[in-house]
Amino acid sequence: MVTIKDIARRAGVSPSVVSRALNNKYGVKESTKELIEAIAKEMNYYPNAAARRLVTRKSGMIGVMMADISEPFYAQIIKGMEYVANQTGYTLLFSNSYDNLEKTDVLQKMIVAENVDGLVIVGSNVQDKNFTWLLRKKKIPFVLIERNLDDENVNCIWIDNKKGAYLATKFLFEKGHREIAHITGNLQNQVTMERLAGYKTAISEFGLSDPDRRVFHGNYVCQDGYQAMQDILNIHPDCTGVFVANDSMAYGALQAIHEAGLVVPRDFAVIGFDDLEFSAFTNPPLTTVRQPRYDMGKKSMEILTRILQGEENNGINLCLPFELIIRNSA
Amino acid sequence: MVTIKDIARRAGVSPSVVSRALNNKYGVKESTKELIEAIAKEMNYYPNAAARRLVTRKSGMIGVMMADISEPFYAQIIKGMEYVANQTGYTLLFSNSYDNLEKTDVLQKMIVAENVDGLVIVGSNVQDKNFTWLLRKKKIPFVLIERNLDDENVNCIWIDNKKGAYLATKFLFEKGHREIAHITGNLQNQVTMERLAGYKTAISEFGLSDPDRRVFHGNYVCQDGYQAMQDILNIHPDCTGVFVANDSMAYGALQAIHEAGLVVPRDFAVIGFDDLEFSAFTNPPLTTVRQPRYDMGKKSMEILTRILQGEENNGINLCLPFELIIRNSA
DNA sequence: TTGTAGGCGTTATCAC
DNA sequence: GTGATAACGCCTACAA
Repeated sequence: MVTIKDIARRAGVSPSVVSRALNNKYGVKESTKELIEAIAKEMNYYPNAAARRLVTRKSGMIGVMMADISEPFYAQIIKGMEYVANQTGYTLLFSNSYDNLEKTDVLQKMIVAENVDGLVIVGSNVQDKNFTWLLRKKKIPFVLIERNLDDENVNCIWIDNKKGAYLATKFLFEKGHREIAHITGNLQNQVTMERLAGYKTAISEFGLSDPDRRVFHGNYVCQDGYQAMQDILNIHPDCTGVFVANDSMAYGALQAIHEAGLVVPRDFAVIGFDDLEFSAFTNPPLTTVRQPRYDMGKKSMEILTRILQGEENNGINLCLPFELIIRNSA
Repeated sequence: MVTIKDIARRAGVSPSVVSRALNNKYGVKESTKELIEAIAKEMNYYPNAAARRLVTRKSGMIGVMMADISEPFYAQIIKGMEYVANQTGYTLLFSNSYDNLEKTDVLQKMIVAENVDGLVIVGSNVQDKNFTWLLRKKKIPFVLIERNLDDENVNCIWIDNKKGAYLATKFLFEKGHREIAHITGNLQNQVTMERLAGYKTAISEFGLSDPDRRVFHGNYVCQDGYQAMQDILNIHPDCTGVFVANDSMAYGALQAIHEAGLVVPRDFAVIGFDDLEFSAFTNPPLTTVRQPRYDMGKKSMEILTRILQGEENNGINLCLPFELIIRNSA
């Protein structure tokens, strides 16, 4: 292992000079600095992260918590975060909460053991007080994605899910549908409840029948959408449209409709939420509400970076715009 | 920050006893051990990872390199790796190579700066000598997924892509198709070439026309499959079936076929490769060659863990079984 | 069974 | 500008 001592020896200086030179600190003669840099490069030197962390008490790592990194929903968010992290030199440390943030101690490990400099938490369903106290106490900046907390001191990035759901439902109404069902996601999630509320508001506003009658539940995966759609078809044969709380479940719904021998959108209209990459390639291509996922990830890291660079952490509440993507499923 | 010194003080012992107790080493009285553990828990102690790494020269981290973590293809592989890592206590450190492993120094950083204990490299297209020398020199165990190197000392996990491609093409032939096209992936990848070889072997064997005539190229994303399929439809109106090198591109191909007013599989048959989660939900559901992705990830970590626990690193060459999943697109 | 001392590689604080 | 020296928190001989 090449250390600053080795470089110091070769350069004929002391280790501290090497450290200063390599960290671009003042007080190193330009010529010696150049020499040191040349030697470091030649010897293929990389500073030992553990040693540096130990003494600086900074890890250069940002923790990222989400339910399950393998959900396609997170892909673009991660890309957005990485884009910024690559520029600023931070390393991303991922951890799955499996919607179980409170019971696991992954958060503790990230904070206390790994000493992350900041944290991004995507779409958790935990109560804020249960996890923010430690972060606050240790003054670790964090930003929540897909949450909108009342607390003004917490950095939140979100979209207006209620409005998005409302507009999706309205879109079906305007297409002439009068019996519109809804497939929800996990009821523990804030976004689920907001989308449900948006759906109900629309149903009520348009004077359609009891808003609770046609609500079915899933947990955001294809199979659940398939199942729920079969139920809808069985229980409410008069239904002609469905607003599904995310695209994955919408895929399942599409399949159930096809299998029932119906044609989308002629016999049944489907509208999703998220606009995953694949949604442009379903048959028919899915009409859906697009979340700016890449931007969500990008902004989260930008906020964090700025705070880490000394800017005050005043709690930014960022509501990003969504977009109704009209394709052919509704 | 709670350190072993704090615990030592509270327990009335020296820090070294605390260290030994918490690491389950021999030579600590049962009663003091229990006391120490109780205090550690009460004080919410977590060992400082940086300090531990510095002295043990082990990071407890496994590096994972892949082209792009946001590709749905990797999701199950990651899940498989995490399953094992969670049990063994290793932390996974992800890094995207963007198919550019040689130019970037992410590998160096992982190895030299972060000091990863082991490495999993998924589907890289680099030449082995360019990156294995450092790993060998530093005696860092690594396993390659989606590669099958001649080198007997390298741990490889792969499937018989050539055979899979051959059987996929054969399946189309047996369904009566005689003009069968192929959409390849990135030609830099080993798997791409193997699948192409399998396709060509089949075409030749069945005495069909010049195997090169109906080969079109993409780069493993939906849009490329869409584009290539449009070309096929234009250039080879006599074609009635296509073997696509991965499912993502197959989704795009399906769409192009639909848009051309053709019905799958009646007018045109499509067979993919991978069996992504979504593939059961396309319209019609996609016939494809399933890779045991979860297993690939799981096995890779198991191999690594065993080596890290002292087992000899003799180069395991693991060829996992694939499976033809027959749905309705062919 | 427990304690002492030294060191892992780096940065920071002083002197020089 | 440069160079000793002392941390950072932990582990591990070796001594007691």
